[in-house]
Amino acid sequence: MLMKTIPLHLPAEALHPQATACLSCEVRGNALFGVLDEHALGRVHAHIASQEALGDQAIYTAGRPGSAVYTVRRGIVRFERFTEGGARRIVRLAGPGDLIGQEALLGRPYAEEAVACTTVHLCRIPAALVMQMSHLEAQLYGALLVRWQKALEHAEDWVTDLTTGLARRRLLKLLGRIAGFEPTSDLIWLPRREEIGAMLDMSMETASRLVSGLKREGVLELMPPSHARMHRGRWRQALEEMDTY
Amino acid sequence: MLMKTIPLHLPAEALHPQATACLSCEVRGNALFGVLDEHALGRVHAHIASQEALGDQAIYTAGRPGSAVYTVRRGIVRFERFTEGGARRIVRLAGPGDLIGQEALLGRPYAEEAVACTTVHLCRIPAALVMQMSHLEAQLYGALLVRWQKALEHAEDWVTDLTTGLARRRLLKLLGRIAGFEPTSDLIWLPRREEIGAMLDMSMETASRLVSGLKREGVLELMPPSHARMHRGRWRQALEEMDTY
DNA sequence: CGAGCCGTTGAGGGGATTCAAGCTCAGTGG
DNA sequence: CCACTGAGCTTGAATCCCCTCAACGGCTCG
Repeated sequence: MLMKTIPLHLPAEALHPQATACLSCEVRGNALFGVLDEHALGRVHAHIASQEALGDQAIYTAGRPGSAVYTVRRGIVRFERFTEGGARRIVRLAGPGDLIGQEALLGRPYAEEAVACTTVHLCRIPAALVMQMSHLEAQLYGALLVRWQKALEHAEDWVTDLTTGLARRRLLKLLGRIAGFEPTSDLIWLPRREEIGAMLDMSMETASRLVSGLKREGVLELMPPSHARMHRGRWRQALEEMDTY
Repeated sequence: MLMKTIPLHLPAEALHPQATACLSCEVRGNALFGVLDEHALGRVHAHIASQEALGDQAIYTAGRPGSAVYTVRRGIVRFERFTEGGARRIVRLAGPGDLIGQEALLGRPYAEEAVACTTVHLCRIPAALVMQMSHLEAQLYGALLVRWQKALEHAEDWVTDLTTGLARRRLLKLLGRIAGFEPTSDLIWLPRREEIGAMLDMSMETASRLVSGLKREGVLELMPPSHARMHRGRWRQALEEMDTY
């Protein structure tokens, strides 16, 4: 494969369009290719496509042979699976800086469906590119392992936090997790009631009742569609009250 | 580091003690070092310690800086976490062929506590050994990635199967999973009721009622302590009855 | 304006929890 | 030998959390 190396100190106008995007990336520090130096980065950005997905749009679907991994730059992505009874279950969320679809690097089909929750900005990275880089850059392999372990710990955190105890506690935990994706603002993405149900294994009516309750208590201020303002102080207090019992 | 290379075609008596163990390993085909050829294997086995853990004995504890990963050769291992309320939650099981404690390869402390459920046979593999081998054997890196992805999928399967729906369905799913560790026999490990509770987020009384129910229906025949004979046909039938509703 | 989706709220029922008592069984010591 | 003990398990009764079924309101869109 032949590609032109572009010195990164040239003025922005002279850069490959994607190079500009990579340099100003919101998550460059903790993205997969963040471990690469500028020289190495110069060789890859032409192959990385910036792409966008609107809410409820699938990024990839379960079972499809994967040819790329994605870095989430902005927004929230959910992973969906189905029980044998046909019930939808959301098993994990991913946010800015997370790497999704790693199965593709092993030549495996995607294990679940990845769907955008909010508008999502992604970098599509061809699996072949990563695998060929890996032979050259030992650091990249290390970064991959770190990301895989992070995904694993997220999955286990999900079990401890979001499937344990009373419905109200699980909802509060979920809100904390979503708010963590938006640390600077208190305007958060609020899933549809049916989605909350799929994440926390409760009916959408229960989700609705609990959300309404939090609204009455001043923890949430609903801002339809799919958004809310969260009072972090009251949120923390509500959670502590649950955990003491 | 200096070590003697031992030709693997020598009679067993002349081999390094651990070499004999490695060659006759029950899970060599799908263990981490299974990707290595005999020559490479000859260089490592002296550093791998075979070890054994009895039921309820910790293999490693959460937060401890990890210096080794382990391959499970025999038995079942559980991973334990605690919710902020202090409730114990078992978040995953590992069985023969599984690699546990991968965090150690990243220089991270263990993320949770690993405890033997049954008597467990392990290979303790120093993290430093894997990391130094990795530079030499590209295949080993690939095998590592596969294992990490497998652990991730296990964790997500756990959410879809074991935290969804009625308590009876979750218990049946758990039994299927445990029976999967012992494909050739119908004598399975049956956790204590309190442990079942920690895996499926139910009280130990509920677990007891359900187990008793399955006993009455002839799905299980209890063989204390901590064992049972499972009638796989009736198990499958019971599960299908749940999933149709 | 009617259709359809999402969300809310109520009523009734059922599954799971909690509290509690009694059981089995291995181990201990009189 | 047998009472005593304690851990694990079982079972019952009352309570409660959550589900299901249902009706209704707000909103967008054809």
